[in-house]
Amino acid sequence: MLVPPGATLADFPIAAFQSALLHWFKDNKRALPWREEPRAPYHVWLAETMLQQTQVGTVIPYYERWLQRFPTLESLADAPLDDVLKQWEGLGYYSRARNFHQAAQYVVREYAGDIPDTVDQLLKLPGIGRYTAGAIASLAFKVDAPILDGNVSRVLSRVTALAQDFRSPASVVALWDLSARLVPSGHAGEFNEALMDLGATVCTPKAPNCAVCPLVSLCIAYAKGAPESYPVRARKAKTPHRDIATAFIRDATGCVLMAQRPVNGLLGGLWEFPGGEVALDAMGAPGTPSGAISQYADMAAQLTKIIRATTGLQLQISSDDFRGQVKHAFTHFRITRHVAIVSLTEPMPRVTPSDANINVKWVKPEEIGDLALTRSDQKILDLARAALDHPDCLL
DNA sequence: GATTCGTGGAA
DNA sequence: TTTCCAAGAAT
Repeated sequence: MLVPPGATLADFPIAAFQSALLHWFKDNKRALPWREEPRAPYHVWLAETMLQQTQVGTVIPYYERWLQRFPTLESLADAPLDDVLKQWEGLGYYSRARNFHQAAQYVVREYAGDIPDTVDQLLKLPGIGRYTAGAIASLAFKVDAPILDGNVSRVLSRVTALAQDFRSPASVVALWDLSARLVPSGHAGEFNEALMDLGATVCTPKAPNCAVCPLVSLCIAYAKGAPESYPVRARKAKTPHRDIATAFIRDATGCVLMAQRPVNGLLGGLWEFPGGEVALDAMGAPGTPSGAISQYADMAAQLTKIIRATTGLQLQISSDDFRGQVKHAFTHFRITRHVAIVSLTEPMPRVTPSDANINVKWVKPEEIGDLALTRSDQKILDLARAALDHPDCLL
């Protein structure tokens, strides 16, 4: 068992663990695009960045497309941020793209394009934390560095039957310590990948396949008869909900008004249809019988103000303009976007954003696809297209 | 140290 | 429908 606070891991069977896992890995290694030999440090860095909090199956097409567009670190450093975000569109956690872009420019400038090969130097780069530094150092440069990710945390929590919440500070310290002790000298990269592959394919979150696990004989969670009850995790509060009013505004020529989000916050640097959060009172959300009419009237008034403030446009949005809803879930909250569709009779009236940080512009329909859009804005685009094809259809 | 930061798949 | 969570980092 891991850490009663203050205890040591001196009696943990490290050699047996290493031997069993590496032997298993020889026959069960996943073939993945970023595992082609020899490992290019840029490819390893890219893959590790995309894989943060993101599943392998999701990453693969993005990884391939990225290397078509940015085949070298220099080509990435030279690219405008808008192009970088467009390649990242849909992957989420967009600060990863912004940080990777900045870090590439830093490496080109300060290291002449040679990606540093030590954990300490890697940790100085934006977007690279303890896990990613260890992964790049061990996988690309054969440094004896440990890693700790979701897979490794789960495997080690089970093998040791870690009794406390595995994300607590004490657990994280203990798991990093164990991961470091386990690294076999000279084989860190291979061992780290083996640990992650085991977690991804055998020691899975639900229904682990202990029958084929090479570590089953030394797994304390298995011995206790309840491997799926580890890792222990604290309960999460349920996510709050917000209502967003959004205006899909088309001018006389068919151009659509779009706004760019400030670069540093949520969905930073991406483009969206303008709007903002609205407060719905207790009369019931639109779409429910009791509050439909009054809620949409009130929301129309709020959206009118928001559009006026953010674009300077003097248009009056009415409750009849709301033509549908788009629901979307983030990690820590959910939103419903209430979509008003407005057609103007004049061509591209001048827009004057109140805040200098906000970019607003008219976009030709065929050029919307050139901008990096958020997922929910893509849903809104689909909704608007359907509504405009069938003007009488209330979605 | 607790929050903030996306999205899609699976159960 | 809801919940979990996946090769985490920054603040």
